[in-house]
Amino acid sequence: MPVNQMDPTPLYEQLAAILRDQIRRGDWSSGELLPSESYLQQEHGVSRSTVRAALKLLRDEGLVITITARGTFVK
Amino acid sequence: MPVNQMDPTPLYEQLAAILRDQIRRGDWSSGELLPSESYLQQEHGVSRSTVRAALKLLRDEGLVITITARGTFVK
DNA sequence: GAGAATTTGTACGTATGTATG
DNA sequence: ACATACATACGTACAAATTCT
Repeated sequence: MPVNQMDPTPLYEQLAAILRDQIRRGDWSSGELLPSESYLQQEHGVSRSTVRAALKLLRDEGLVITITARGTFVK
Repeated sequence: MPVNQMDPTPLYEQLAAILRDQIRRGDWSSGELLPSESYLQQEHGVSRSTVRAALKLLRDEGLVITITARGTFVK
């Protein structure tokens, strides 16, 4: 389910929901590295700012952790 | 022909008519970016709300499309 | 170790979207 | 219709840290 520009829900929230589902579904297991911001940006057709806002939500939920210049890992 | 406060026609309709003519006249070609709402606002001496209302009319006519954070483009 | 490439961090500037008075 | 404020989103540029060659 891609992000939907027509949906009034903010894009970063939509993207966070998508990634959250993929994580819970097990697309990436614990300790595994998520795709880079650059990749997610192209994959979902949004700006990097939006990707980062989405990842921040997941971080705040404690679902992932981000390490500078390394990437974002599943908790 | 600038918008006329004395004219009982709503300002946003007057502005829409002006922009419509400019588009049909070829001031901006297909795919081109229209001036920003901020620019149009100052250019025509109206509020941003009025500019947005005018652009909405043109969108509903299928004459232009607006992309968030990018601008309004001629169809 | 050196240098290039990759990835996240930060900072702007600009534009549209929404809400309020 | 207007003015204001803030949220959301895009794009760019550069810095900092890490990884790859």
